[in-house]
Amino acid sequence: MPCAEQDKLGQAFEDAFEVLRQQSTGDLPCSPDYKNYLAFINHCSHVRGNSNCYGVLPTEEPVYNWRTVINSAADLYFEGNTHQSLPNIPENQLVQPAVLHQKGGKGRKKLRLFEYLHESLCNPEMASCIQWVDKTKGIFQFISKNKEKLAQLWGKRKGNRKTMTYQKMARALRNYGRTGEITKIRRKLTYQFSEAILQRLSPSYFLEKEIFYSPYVQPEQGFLSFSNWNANYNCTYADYHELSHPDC
DNA sequence: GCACCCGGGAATACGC
DNA sequence: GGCGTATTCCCGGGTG
Repeated sequence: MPCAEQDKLGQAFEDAFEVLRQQSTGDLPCSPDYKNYLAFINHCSHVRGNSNCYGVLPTEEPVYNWRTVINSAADLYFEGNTHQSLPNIPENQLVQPAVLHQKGGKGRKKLRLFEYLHESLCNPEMASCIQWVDKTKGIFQFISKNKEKLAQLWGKRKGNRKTMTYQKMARALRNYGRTGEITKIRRKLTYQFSEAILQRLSPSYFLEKEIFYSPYVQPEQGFLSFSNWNANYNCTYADYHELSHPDC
């Protein structure tokens, strides 16, 4: 990675460090995935340090939002000519950071179903609902017993009027078949991400094929998505807990 | 026959 | 208003 780009990303991580420091001192509320970020930043220590070249984090949201921090890092990294340093990947397959995806830079990119599924696959709390069959090929499978729970969480996350069911979620998945983003495998409850989607959801894409591991992710489960791994863990954990322990 | 899963058409909702 | 995407409803088929 060229020095200037490292510096930009490094500054974003320094800012993330500052948030971590404030969370640890109680100046900011602490999120449950705190350790995830800590592990990530520790792992990426090679990009820290040089603060001569300063980028300014977007401040449309308070910085204590982790999504903002990480998205900001991605935004900074993708500013300028950084595409030139990326592998020969077609333009339409390039990762588009959420903020850069917005018209006029307002709001946040709407979460899509395949992103949610990938996020769930990277969340060990959801292992009872959905699991990798062959992670390298992007093949995953819903767990029959708890697939409805996953669907409910998805519906809740989207704020649907009615309760989401597996049947309706599967209908949405079949629509992905037309675009090739997700295809159905001739196996019960089993689907496969396309290569392009896997690349888009892979953090190694950001860090030149460097993979980071989370303490919450089992080794065989693989890495978390750089853009999604922080996506509303609070919400997912809370909703999962609520569905799993309705009496609590 | 039944439960479960799969596939798809069509209408509708929603955000950009 | 158009478009992309997701939701909702519905029906029929396959399989164990």
